[in-house]
Amino acid sequence: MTNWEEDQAMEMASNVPLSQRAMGVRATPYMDGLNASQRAAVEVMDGPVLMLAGAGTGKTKALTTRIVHLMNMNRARPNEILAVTFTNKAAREMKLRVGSMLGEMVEGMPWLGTFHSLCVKILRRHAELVGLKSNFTILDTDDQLRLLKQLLRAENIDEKRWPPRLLLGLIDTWKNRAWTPDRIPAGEDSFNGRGSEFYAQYQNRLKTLNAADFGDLLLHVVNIFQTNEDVLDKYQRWFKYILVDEYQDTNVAQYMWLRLLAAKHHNICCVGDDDQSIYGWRGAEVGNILRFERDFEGAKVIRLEQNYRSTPHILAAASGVIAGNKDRLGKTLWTARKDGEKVRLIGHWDGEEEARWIGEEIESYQRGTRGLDPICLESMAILVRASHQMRAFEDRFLTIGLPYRVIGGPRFYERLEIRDAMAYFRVVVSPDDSLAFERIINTPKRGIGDKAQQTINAIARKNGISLLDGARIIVAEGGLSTKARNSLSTLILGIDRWASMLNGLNVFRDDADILEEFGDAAPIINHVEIAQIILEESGYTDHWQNDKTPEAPGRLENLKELVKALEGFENIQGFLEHISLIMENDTDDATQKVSIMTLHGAKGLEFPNVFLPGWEDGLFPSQRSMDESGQNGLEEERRLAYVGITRAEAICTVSFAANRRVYGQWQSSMPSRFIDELPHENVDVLTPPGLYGGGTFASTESDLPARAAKADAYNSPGWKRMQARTSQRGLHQPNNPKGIIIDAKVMQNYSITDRVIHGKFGIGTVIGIEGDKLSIVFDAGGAKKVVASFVTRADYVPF
DNA sequence: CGGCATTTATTTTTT
DNA sequence: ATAAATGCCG
Repeated sequence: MTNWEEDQAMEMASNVPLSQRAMGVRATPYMDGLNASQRAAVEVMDGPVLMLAGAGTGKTKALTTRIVHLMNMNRARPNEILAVTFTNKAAREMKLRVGSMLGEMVEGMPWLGTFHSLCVKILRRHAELVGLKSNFTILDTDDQLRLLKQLLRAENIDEKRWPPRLLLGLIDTWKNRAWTPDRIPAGEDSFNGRGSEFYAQYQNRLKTLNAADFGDLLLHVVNIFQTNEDVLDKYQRWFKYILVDEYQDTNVAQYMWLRLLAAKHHNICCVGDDDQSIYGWRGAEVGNILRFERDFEGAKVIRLEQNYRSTPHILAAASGVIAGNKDRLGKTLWTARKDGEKVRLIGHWDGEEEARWIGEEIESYQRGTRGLDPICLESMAILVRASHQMRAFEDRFLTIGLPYRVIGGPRFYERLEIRDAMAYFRVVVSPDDSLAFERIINTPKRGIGDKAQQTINAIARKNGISLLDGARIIVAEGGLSTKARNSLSTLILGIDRWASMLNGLNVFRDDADILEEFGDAAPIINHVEIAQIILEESGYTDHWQNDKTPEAPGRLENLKELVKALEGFENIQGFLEHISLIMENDTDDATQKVSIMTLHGAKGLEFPNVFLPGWEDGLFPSQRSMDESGQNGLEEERRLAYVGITRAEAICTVSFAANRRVYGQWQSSMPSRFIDELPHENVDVLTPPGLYGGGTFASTESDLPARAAKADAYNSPGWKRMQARTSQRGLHQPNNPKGIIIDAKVMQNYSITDRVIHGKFGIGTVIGIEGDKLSIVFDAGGAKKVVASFVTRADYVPF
């Protein structure tokens, strides 16, 4: 036992009853609520452990209990445990849960955080080893892109043919794989074969700017560990136990980081679920979790398979879908729950009807019809594949006045006005931050256009100084037009003034009344007030006040919030430091709302009642995913389906639409192949609205002719083809398949009353045929004669 | 330089 | 459809 261990043991001992101390037993009340596997995952403390935790099996509980157990058994002090998550939210949650389990005994764990925040912490201490100063700036995507644009422009690259975005994506991918510019494998270089060359240039620029991007945070630390044995050794010794959440989402760089740190003690516990790996497109390697047993010798694999979240039907449906994937570690989720509703499946004519129907369903669940207890809006969620699908729901919910909340979307700190404001703060705090200066130099417009900016840039580059200093020289030498020079001068003076305020140089309120009242004793301004002053004096607040666009008031509101957020920090520097890593946006208000989010955004969440719309081939699984990544892409989409279904606790409704407007064009599609993979014994196929003249259907006049024309669904060609298709392929025959009547194949001939889609006019009904021309009455209004090749058959026949 | 017209792309998202 | 980005003209 080392000294501190003895200390710890003594400390602990005083809190433990004598009888237990005598028996050498420590109280472990926190284990009481755990099942056998969870308990095993907590108790196996030595050596590598892989906790394979299926959806809803209580992995966070096991993980947090493990941390508590390690401390309670004196295996490590709080600051000797390295616990890594992917999101700040997850980190916060874990901190909270560990904290509440321990009571106030132990103060927070300093090494519980995201990969990135932990790396920043380490990197600040050893920055010089990779040529940075410890106060390096962390660049966001916007800065990165601006940097690359500059770089490409200097090389006279045609940005049309070689978009900077593409290069950024490439560099990002390479960093995820821990490839430094000199180690890009031959044949992997792209971007006209010059990608690695620009990558190297980009890294050089970052070094001069004393900046690091997100990928660098990890890569630099890995680099430091690999080349400085003493540093690595120190951390290896320090972190007695390592815990990793969402291990299936780790990329190569993160994997290397973990391996290096765990190499001494091998006490690494990774928690994850290969079936929930949905971030392959941003560098996550499912292989990491699949290889775990080989990577970490003597690893114990513990499966958490009892699901506490969903009903048997939902679980079976999810398992049925995911079974289609190869290369799984394999788990059999089970639940002690009984009964429950089957997964509900329904098809719709188009996306709008789908949104309308879901809106009505939500309202009726909320009222508590169908003999069910009312379900609150907060308990319901709509999970979509791509964010553009959200609009249909927002539109619909807005018109019927159903409160909703969009989760995800542009985050607070990514908004234009926030980034602008932050750029001001950055310039004031670190005048050398040329990227920030570039952002604000003409925001708001102050007459310093492209030409003036180029001049400043040239001067700065020539003298090897920052943009701000370059601007100073220009002003001093009387360059530029009078107008531009004057406003540039004003800006520089402003920046200097704000900086001196921040530095506490005895600057008082710029307010005549207060000066008069207090004289020399006027109070020194705090950083929140300075921030306010910066935004006002720079004209940035006015800029939005004068803006008449509808979003201007919201932006002003956001700026207010930003300033308010500053109150929680000691100074602006500290604020900036946190903000670059933490992108939280918890504007939770008390009103009950339905949640709308992407499937990705829903990972880790659960809802009693879940809607999964848009299950159409091409949308979900996404065509692009399949085109770009083939079978792997499809499997990842399938995992996404699995994640979606397993979010549901009690009710899960899958739906699809036969027709949808995609990029302004009508498109008709087949139901998702994942629908065929749902075990039919766990699925209830619902009757589409209007089939039996259903009363709740809010029809408009323009719908009526179409509905009349489609009264006989059972004899329609679409229905017959559907029958043929499903029985041919021997797939699950829905027990009440009235809703699924779809086929993408275009019939050779049209007949009167056929429903068709025209790219420009939308959906209509054929009322006459003359040679190759069709007379069509369009739902949107108007009758037209069009050549048959310009329309597509709308194969879905709902009525 | 700034405002308006035209062009162009358009998954998923954290840090 | 739509937003963002570029291009053109006053």
